[in-house]
Amino acid sequence: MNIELFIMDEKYFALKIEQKWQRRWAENRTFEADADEAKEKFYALEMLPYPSGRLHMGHVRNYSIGDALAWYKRLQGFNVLHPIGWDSFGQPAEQAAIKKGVNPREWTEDNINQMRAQLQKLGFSYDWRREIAAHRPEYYKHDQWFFLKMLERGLAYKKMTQVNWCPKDLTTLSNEQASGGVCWRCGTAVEKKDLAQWFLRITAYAEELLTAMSEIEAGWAERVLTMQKHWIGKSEGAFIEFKVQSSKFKVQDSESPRSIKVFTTRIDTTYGANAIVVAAEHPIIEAHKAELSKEVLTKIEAIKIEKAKPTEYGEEVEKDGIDTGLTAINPFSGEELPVWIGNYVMLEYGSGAVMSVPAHDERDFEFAKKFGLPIREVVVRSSDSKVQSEDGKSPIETVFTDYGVLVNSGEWSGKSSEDAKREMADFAKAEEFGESAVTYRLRDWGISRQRFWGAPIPIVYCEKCGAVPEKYENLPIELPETAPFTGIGESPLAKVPEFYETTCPNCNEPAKRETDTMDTFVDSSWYYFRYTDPKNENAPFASEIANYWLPVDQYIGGVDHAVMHLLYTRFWTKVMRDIGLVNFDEPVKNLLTQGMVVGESFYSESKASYIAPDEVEIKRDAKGKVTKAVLRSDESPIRVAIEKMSKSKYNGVDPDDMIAIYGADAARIFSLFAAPAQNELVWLETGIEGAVRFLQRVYRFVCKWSQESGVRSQDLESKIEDLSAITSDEARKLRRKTHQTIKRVTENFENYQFNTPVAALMELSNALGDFKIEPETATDAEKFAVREALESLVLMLAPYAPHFAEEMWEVLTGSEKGILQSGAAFPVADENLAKADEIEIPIQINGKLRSRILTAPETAKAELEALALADAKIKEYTSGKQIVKVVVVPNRLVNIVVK
RNA sequence: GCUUGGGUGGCGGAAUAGGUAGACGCACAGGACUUAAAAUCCUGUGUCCCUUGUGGACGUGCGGGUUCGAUUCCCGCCCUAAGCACCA
Repeated sequence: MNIELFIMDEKYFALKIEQKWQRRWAENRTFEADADEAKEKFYALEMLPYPSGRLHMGHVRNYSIGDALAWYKRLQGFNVLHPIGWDSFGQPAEQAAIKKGVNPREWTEDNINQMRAQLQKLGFSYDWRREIAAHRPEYYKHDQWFFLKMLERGLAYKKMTQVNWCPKDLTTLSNEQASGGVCWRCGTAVEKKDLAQWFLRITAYAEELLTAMSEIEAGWAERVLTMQKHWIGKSEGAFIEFKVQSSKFKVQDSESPRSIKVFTTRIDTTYGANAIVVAAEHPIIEAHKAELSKEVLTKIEAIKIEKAKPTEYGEEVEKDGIDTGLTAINPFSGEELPVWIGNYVMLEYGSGAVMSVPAHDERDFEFAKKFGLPIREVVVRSSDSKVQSEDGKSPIETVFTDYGVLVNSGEWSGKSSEDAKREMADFAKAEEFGESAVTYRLRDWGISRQRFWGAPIPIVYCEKCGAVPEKYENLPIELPETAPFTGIGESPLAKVPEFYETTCPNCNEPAKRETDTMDTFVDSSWYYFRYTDPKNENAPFASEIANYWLPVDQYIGGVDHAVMHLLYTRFWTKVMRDIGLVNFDEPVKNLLTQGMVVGESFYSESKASYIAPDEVEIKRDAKGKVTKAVLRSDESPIRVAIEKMSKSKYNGVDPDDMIAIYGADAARIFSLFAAPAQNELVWLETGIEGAVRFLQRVYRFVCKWSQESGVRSQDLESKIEDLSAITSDEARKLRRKTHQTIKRVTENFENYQFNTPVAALMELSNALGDFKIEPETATDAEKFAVREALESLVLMLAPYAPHFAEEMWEVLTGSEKGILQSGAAFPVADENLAKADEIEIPIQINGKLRSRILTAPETAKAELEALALADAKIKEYTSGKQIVKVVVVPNRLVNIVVK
């Protein structure tokens, strides 16, 4: 191809270039990748979007990071899998159906079409053949398959329980989705509701979810693992059984009395127990209901009602409870203790019962104070082993929760807490009234949703056979076209007889289907496995293909999924491993949690509302420092804040607008350059303008040098007899900068730093600007240096501004096929060329910078010292002083210590 | 309260196996070009001081410490963000 035929525009027109390359990429199938054992793979994955209708800047940022990495790895020669899909089941579709009467399926498909077009306009390098959508039967068929597999393995079960209920979204929530006591989607405080629902036994993997963290801790953000650790909440302690007696029977009675099992992490404080406190829902209450007074029963009901109510975040609930009249025997001391109901004891954790040791536990202390229960100290700090209360009964004022030395504890007195814990647990085990135990905070994952827009749970209820799993060959159990959407929180499918009326897979008698659907987090637990084999009809995916591509090499997404999606998908992977589908434990090797995209908002106190940016005037002083902001119309003050983007605050930015005004490439560069990926990103219009300026500068350099000398650098190189004979200082300087830049950019990419390479590339472009030779007068050596700089710059820009890079590459090389298919690779730094031939060595006196000298790199220590001491300025400082010591760090500095 | 991050110019941020603090960008100021504006290009920009210099002092949240040398390591605080929160 002849360069002269290619007419380059005078100016950089982003849209034109972007459309051209998006078309060529599609035609050339540039980003399609297939499993190939001969090639080293790289799986770059970004969290799939919910098809809400519009992309937001958070998506742009997320996918720009992933795309940069995918491009970089392709240029490094990796076989790169970079797919995208749609998390298309979920509430907004159903909400649209309720409010606007639209069909959720149509609404979803329309949104997908719109958003796919937006992604394509941004030019992300996805393998579109692999696109998946959770709401399509060919996908959710396998959700159902997994459910049946889990049922077979005892990992799925149904039970009646108190579930988290969001009164606004009218749906149940898993514990993870109700974390912090609020709905993950809308932030409403959650209530409790009695409901029968299906659970997945994630607790079976609690221990492994903790231990396997060692496999990924190098590549995951520490805080995510910390949050998961905290969520799983492993706690080591012991169970102790307290035999229960009442006025009607005693422990000695022949008929064996019931007992209460208590979980404690401090078995060493057992002698300090003043009561057993159980949750209001504890089975012992039901068992002894007949013996309880009316007052007690009333209190229990009151506590249950209080518990079901939503609590404000951070709200302290006052301790409440009542003495049941039952008593229990402390198996260590033989002491008879009252059994209380306490509102602070949770049925779901441990065994739903605690022994109250007020002297050594804050909550028990508070409870004892309120109800005047005795407080007895049984552990003291080893230094002052004196017992504060002689009779062991007078109330003490402070709670001592640390380990110490036991007192008032029978034969265990005098032992350390550590020894006592171990020995008392052993004793309990030997005497068969207790044993060491581990409990977890993690609960099973409730997946039943009383919703239409989700995967139906493949269960049939038969009067004769009970809950019967659907047969595999009947999958998928398809959703009907539509259902009556009332929005009152009942399963819409329960009103569609064509759906629920069926026959029992077991006995063929008429039966009813389960009408709840699955939590959408089921879909997202394994979607990126499906990408590897997206058309497979018989299985979720073929193992050998998944085992080639997975685990994911780099996963990128928001930190908000730290204990939801990211915990579920780790669980799912372990189940898939146990089923024999995959051969690894952890699905994601490296996780990058990107920060939020935020915008500047303007709030007017006088108008008590947010103001659009164009109505605001920013006042600055001579140094550019913002002094204040005022409303243009009446000069009234405006409060400026950086907040999450939202329409009501007028601080949102629409990706389409950005593309239309500045181009996709500029938007992508800015989103990567403005802040490290983990940080919050403040979207500033002036910042993206800077990105455009940068691209325009590079465009002009390419334009200037390509028209005068349209020859490939390789051809030029062959003309230069001996590269070392390049005598031009300018050429040598530029080549040095080029190779230094390549080195820096490569190192930064390998460390997953995306902002600093842009700075390096800008420096290289500035070096080109400083290059004083014009194309007309340049020697071959100088032309070569420029060509090398431009080609390197363009290739290194490809991860950030792929359309732009492709266009420049075509101008420079004449290749119409595009960078990847022309076989271009990421440039490799030549260490020798990157080396400076003269470096500046700072000279310090007593650690303070006083002078600098220029010297050849690798100058010997002794010579550096001599040069430093000979320096005129240094002489001034050292004259009349005693030189105590001279520290010389070759290539770095010289420090002279004087007295 | 507990856990984990983070505090560097007017702003976003560079730089840590301890070695010239402030790269790059934004903003701002001055200049060139222009009838003018935009665009572009050039120059300057941490704070303070003076005798205006290849000048000095100070400076990476605060107070100590280690070191020839600390943004980086250690100890103790302060502030801030996120997560969890009666978990026995």
